[in-house]
Amino acid sequence: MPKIVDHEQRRGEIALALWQVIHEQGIDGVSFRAVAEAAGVSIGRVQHYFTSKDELVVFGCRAMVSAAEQDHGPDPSPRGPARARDELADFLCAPLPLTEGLRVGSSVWATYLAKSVSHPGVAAVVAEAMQGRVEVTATLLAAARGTQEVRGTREAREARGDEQPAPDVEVAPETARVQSTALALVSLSEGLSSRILAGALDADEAGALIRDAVDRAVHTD
Amino acid sequence: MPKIVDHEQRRGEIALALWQVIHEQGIDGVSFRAVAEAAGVSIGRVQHYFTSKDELVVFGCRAMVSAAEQDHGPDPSPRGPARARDELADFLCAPLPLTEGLRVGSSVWATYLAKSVSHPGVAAVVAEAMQGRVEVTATLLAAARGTQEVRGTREAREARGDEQPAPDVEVAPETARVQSTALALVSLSEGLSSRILAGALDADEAGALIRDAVDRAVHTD
DNA sequence: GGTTTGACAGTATGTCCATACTGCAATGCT
DNA sequence: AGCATTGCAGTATGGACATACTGTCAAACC
Repeated sequence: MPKIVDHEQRRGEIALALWQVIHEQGIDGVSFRAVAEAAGVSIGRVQHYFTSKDELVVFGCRAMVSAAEQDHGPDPSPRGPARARDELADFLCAPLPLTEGLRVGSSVWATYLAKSVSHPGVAAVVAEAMQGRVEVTATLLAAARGTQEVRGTREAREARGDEQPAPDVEVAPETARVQSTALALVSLSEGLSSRILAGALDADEAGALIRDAVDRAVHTD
Repeated sequence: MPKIVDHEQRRGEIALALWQVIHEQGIDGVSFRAVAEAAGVSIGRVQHYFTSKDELVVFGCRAMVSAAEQDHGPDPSPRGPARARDELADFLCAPLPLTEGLRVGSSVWATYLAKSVSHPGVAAVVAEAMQGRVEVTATLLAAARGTQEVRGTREAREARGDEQPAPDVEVAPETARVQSTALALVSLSEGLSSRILAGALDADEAGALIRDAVDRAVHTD
């Protein structure tokens, strides 16, 4: 048997270089050559782990979602409403390009978002990640309001094998409102992100706005 | 003298084709060949009007901002607060990818936003357009609240040659709040846009959310 | 009506790229 | 020890691309 290397680790290293290239040169600057150079490895190695450019790009997208979930994923431990409110604010502020590292992540994410329009594979990953973000936000928001845990979406229930409500039965109005408010909060956070990215907004100001919106969302019934 | 053609019109036609290509194939699918094909003209013609690919892309960005301002620019006619509120809602809903045409615009804009990270020229155009959007929103919001017209940002005052307030003197708290609220509204609108684009949100739902947020923003003092 | 001049089309060229393929070294199993 | 297998560097190839350049035509002005 040959040399044993951690396949996933290698792929992860290359993905890191891919993000660097996307950040610095845009998606149209991505090539095996550029990625290999950024990673400090040979083109052959990149090729060894990704048989095509497309595979590399899609892997990078998935890896980005995983990394984000790892960094600030849903915290399952139930805590008091005040604590939940802080967590909610942190969760919404997390993707803001505050530091240079987060700026890279944010810009790469923006690139994937744009790419998703013309690339169904990327679109699927992006859409799922977005829906996940709303759900986490809704859960945190419900906790911050001190109400019962909000019911998940149909997909989440399916994943848990729960039984489905009849198609015509709407979710409770309160649950629907929590979902809407959560959606508005994440959208606000993402909209602010892009403004910071473009240099049209200061990061601190965005943080203040988010905390403001969170407070209002928690206290509005 | 030779055949006289409307230079700007030709460039506009080519920009239209550029947007189509960006929408369908992404920024990395843009080439003289692809754009010429989409426009139904020869490569030579595209080349005649744009000496480099970069020039074409930047022109396309500027043209997109102009087109958007043309379509739903600031309406200078002062009207009643109720009317202003409707206009505000319309203005914020305008960039949502509701129809296929708007979807193209929205996806191209997302592409330019991503590109702006690695392309200073594009970044300048994008940032300016974003600030303009906040100002229009703030003006409409102030009108909807029935208060006096809000003061513009420093940049706008500079452009008009107004004198600057001393650096330490803050703008009136009320004005600052209007600006903040306006910023939150446009950010929400843009965040929702990207969600629709990624297929993670229904367009109607976004519209309802925006109108909701506008109502709350107008009635909150 | 001739000549100038701009609007193109078409072609040439050098670069870059994705992908395929070759070769070799390291490694663990037997 | 030897062999099979994998990791990976390097090279070859064929195509696409940006850009430069040349040629052609038609219009406008004198």
